Amino acid sequence: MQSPTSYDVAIHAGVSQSAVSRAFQADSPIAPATRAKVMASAKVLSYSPNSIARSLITKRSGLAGLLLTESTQRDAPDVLFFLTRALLRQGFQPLLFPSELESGGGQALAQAMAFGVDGVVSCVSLSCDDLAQAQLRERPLVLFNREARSPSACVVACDHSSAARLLASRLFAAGHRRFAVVRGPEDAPVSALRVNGFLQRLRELGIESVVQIEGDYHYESGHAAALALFAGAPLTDPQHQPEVVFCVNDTMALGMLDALRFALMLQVPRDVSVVGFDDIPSGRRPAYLLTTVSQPFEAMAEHAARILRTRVDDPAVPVQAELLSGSLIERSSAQLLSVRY
Amino acid sequence: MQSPTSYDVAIHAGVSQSAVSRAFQADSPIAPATRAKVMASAKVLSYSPNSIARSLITKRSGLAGLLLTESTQRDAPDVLFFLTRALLRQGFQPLLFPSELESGGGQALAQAMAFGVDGVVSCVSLSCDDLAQAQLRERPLVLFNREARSPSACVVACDHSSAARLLASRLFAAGHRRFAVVRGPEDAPVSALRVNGFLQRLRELGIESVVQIEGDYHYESGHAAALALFAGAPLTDPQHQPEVVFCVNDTMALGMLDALRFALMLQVPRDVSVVGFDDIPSGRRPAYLLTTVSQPFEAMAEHAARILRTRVDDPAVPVQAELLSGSLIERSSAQLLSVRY
DNA sequence: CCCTACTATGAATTCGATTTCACGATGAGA
DNA sequence: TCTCATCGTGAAATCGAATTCATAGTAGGG
Repeated sequence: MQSPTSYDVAIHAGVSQSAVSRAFQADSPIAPATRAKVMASAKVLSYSPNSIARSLITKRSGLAGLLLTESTQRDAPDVLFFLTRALLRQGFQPLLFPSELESGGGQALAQAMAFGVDGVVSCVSLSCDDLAQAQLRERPLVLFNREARSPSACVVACDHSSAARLLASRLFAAGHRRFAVVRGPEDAPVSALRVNGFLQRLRELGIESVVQIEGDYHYESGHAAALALFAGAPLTDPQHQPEVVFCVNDTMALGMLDALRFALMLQVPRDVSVVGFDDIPSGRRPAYLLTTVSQPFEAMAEHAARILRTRVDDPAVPVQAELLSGSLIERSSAQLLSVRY
Repeated sequence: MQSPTSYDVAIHAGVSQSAVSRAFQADSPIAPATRAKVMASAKVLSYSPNSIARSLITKRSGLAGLLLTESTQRDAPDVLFFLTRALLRQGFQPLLFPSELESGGGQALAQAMAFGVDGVVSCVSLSCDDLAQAQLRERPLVLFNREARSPSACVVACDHSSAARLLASRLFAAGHRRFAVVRGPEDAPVSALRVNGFLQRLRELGIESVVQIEGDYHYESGHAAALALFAGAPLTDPQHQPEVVFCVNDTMALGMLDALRFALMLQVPRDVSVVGFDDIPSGRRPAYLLTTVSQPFEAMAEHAARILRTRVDDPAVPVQAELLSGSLIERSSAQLLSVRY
C-alpha cells in the first residue's frame, strides 16, 4: 500500500519522470498534450507530489514556525486565530511551537529551524543568544508584540506605550488624580511598556506618586490586587484611596472588578474606576463593560504574515518594524475625556 | 552561508558520513568514542540533522496534522491549547489546518497528507468521501468530539448525550417542568447530540412539549433567543413561560443571561433558570455563575494524542473509541438536585 | 596459537522529487 | 536545400540523511 511516485505516473503515462515533475509546475517547458496525459494518469493513480522530497531539493517547505507562549494561547486566543489565518493566506502552513515558559523561546526557535520552516513568527521574547544559537541562515523572523533585541529581526507590535500615555491623558482630563497600577510580572516586557508609558505621562502631568502592585496577568491576581489596594476599612480615608486603577491587562481588570463589586461592595465607577488593556470579549459584556485599549490583532497579524512572505521571497528586502496604535474603548467602568490639542 | 551537512561534520571529525548519522540515533552500533568525536564536531559546526532529508528516507516526519474549525478556535480555545500540548508530549509537532467552514475538512485532510504528517487529529467532521479522497495509507486519524462515519477512524469525544440526559434529570428533580432549548445550527452534530439527549430524557419523564429556538452558537443569538422567548409582556402569563432554558453552549447562555437581566429585567434564577454547556471561563465569574456541563478537554486531548501515538507506532492496533463523560457544574444560574438511584 | 564470533566502520544505495544538460525534432530564414 | 534557433524531452545529477552490506579489527574459546 505504497503511495505512487512520479516514476509510477511516468510509466503509466508513457513519459519520463522529468515530464511528470514538469507537469506539476506552473511555468515549465512542457507541451500541453504531455501535461494532459500526465495529469490524467496522476488522477487515475491518485498521485500527488511528495512535498518532503520536493522541499529537500527546493529548500522550501511551505511551513512557517509559530512560536507561542502559554499566555498567548490562553489569554489572547485571537492572536493565534488571526496569525494562523494570515499565514495561510500568505501560503504558509503554520507549525506550532508552544513553549511552557516565556524564556523557552531559544530552544523552540532552533527546533523550528530543524524542521525546515521557511520563516518564523514569534510571540515569545528571544535573546540575542537565542538568535545566534539557532541557525537562522536567511530564514526571516518576525517578532509579534515583542521587542527586537537584534537588528536582523522584523517587528510588528502594538504601540503599547503610546496607548498607555493616551489613556493616562484622558483619565487625567476626566478629573482623576489618584492612580494605581496593577503591573505584570517583573520581567514581562509588554507590561513594562504599558506601565512606563502610563507613569511617564502622569509625571508630565504633575503626578508623581502612584501605587504599584505586581500581578501575574491572571484573573486571581487582579482580584487579590483589589483586596490589597482597598484592604481593611475601605473608604475610611478616601483621600488615600485611588480613584482609578489601571490594570495592564483585561483579565486582571475583570478580577479587580469582581472583587470590587462582590467582595468589597464598591460601585464602579462611582467609588472607583477601572481600566484594562487588551479588549478581551468578556470585558465587552454588560456584566463588565470595561473601559480598555484594543490592540489591532487582526491588522497586526496580516502585517506580520505579509512581511514574512516578502522576506521569504526576497531576503534582501530591508528589515522593517511596524508599530500599530491601539484604540481606546470607553465603556462604563471608567470615564475618559477627550484631550484638547 | 549554507547549513552544514552530515558530510561536513564527517570530514571535520575524520569519520564517515554513516558514522555521523549513527551518532545521532539512539541505539545504533557505534563506539562511544566515535560518537563523542562526532558530537564535538557537530557542536563546533553547529550542525543539526536536517529533518526533511531524514523523513524522506524514514517516512516519518514527526508532524501531526490538526484540523480545526473556526468555532473550535474562537469559542473553545482550550481545545487547541490542550491538544497541541498533548501532541507535543507524544513527540508530535502540531501542524495546523484551519478550515473556514465546518465542511471544508476533506480538502484540509488531503493537504495534511501531502505535507507528510504521520497522523491527524480532526476537530472537523469528515465524510466517508473525504476519507476515501485523502490518501490515508496507514496514517491514523483520530476524531475529536465528532462522530465517526467510518470504521477506520478512532474517536475521542465527550458523551454529550448522557451529560444532557443527566442535566435534564436533575433539573426535573429540582422541580422544573416548563423547559426551553436554544439549539445550535441545524446541521451541527454536537448540538443535535445534546438536544436529543436532553429531550429524550424529558420525554421519559413525561414532558413532551418543549420550546425550541435555533441559534448559531454565538453570544448574540443567545441574547436574541431570550427576547424571542420572553417577548412582549413578560410574566403576564407565567404558566406559559419556560422556567428553565437550556442553551447548548455557554456562549449563548451568557447572551441569554445578559438579555434576561439587563434587557428584560428578570432575576436569575428567581424568575427563570439558565443552564449552558462547555464551562467556558467567563461563565465562572461572579457576574454570571452559570450552571453548566464541563467537558474534560484536557483528558480528551491526552487520550487523543496517546491513541495517535500508539497507532502511528503500530498501525495494526485495533481502532478504538473513547467516550468521556462530562461533569455537571452547579452554580447559581440554576439549581440542580441529585437524582436518587 | 588459530579459528570463530562479534563489533565498529565506511562505501554505496536509497528515498522522491527538482533541475541541469544534451539532444532530437521542427520551423523559419537565407 | 542548408543552417540556425527554438522547443520539448529524457538521462542523469542532486538534495541530506538512513540503512544495507561487506570488511577490518578485536576478543574469547578451544
